[in-house]
Amino acid sequence: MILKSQVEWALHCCAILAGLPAGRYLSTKALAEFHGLPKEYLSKALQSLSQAGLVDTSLGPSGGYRLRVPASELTFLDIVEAVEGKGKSFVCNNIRANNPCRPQGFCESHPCAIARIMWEADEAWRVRLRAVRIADLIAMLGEEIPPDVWKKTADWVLKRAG
Amino acid sequence: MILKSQVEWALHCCAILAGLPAGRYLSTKALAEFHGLPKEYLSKALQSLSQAGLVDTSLGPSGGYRLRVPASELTFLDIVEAVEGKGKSFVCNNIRANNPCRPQGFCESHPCAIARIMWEADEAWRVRLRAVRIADLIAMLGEEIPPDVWKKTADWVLKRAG
DNA sequence: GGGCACATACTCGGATAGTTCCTGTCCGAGTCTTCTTGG
DNA sequence: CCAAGAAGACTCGGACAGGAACTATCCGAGTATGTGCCC
Repeated sequence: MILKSQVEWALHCCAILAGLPAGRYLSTKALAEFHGLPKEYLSKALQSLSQAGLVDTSLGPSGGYRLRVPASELTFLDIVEAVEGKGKSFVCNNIRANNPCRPQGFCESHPCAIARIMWEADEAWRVRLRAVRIADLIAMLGEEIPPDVWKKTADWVLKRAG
Repeated sequence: MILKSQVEWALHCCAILAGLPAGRYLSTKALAEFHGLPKEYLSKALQSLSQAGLVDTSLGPSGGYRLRVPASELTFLDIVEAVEGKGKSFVCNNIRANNPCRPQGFCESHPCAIARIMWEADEAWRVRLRAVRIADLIAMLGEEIPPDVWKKTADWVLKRAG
């Protein structure tokens, strides 16, 4: 069980997009260069965000992506689910139904006890990710990153933003 | 991000093994027949449990597997990690280091903020799985399963146990 | 000088190969059981 | 009747193919920009 690298890329890209002035867009090319990633493949992650309705897109020169959901409302879970899907990490195939001792059609009403436990853990994971918003991440980064580096980065992005 | 079906199989098998009298073994063949699973592939999951030190093995006729760790101490996390590995679900490739505005060798001391958040959610998932023991599962099943079915199942297992 | 039409270049989006990991299968080394044989 | 020995059958463990999913790449449809021309 391992999350695909697209999740990491999507989170970093959203952090960058959050620092964009209102109404401006940033292209896949700029985001790829900034993070040192393959442009063509990174676009897949951004497409996932677009299909999930988390970002807006614009075509043509000076086009690209921008956040559609405000950073103060956009949660980590939104981004993770946009890339990984909303499915649970544990799928129950109900193999208990093969128990040769069970009467036919038994144990079909409520789910398997093992699945319930696994799903509770899965939900705990989601609750934790739902509690963190991109705005919180920006605040954390603001405390960690020296002001000059922060400023230079903002300028770099602004120069590339259309 | 989806757990492999081996996790489900391993959990169900441990539940069955927990009902085994002390000193008795249950073979892969019996476990596979009980759950309606391919014997050869199920053995891989049991091998993982064996390599993790969770079960004991015995060869020859009337051989098989039995729990090595008491059901009251064996947690869901032990079993999940035995099959899936102990690695975190989120791997950080530190792509922030490619930021063209950062000075060389910067941000190498403590991990990326995004990774820290993802790892906290991962830890919440593990905490939840660590809190549930196989003995708890047996107690839950005891409340759900009718006594006659429970008895028949126990007899079936006992008849197959070596 | 201002407005309009056009060519241009850049964007996203989906369709297309390559590689890794999970799934499924097979066979061999080792051991416990059981049967046979001898005392 | 009991004990010892050997044959047999069953077990786990690791080595070997097949398929799905992730990774990586390419090209086309569409649009905003910038330029040149006309008024």
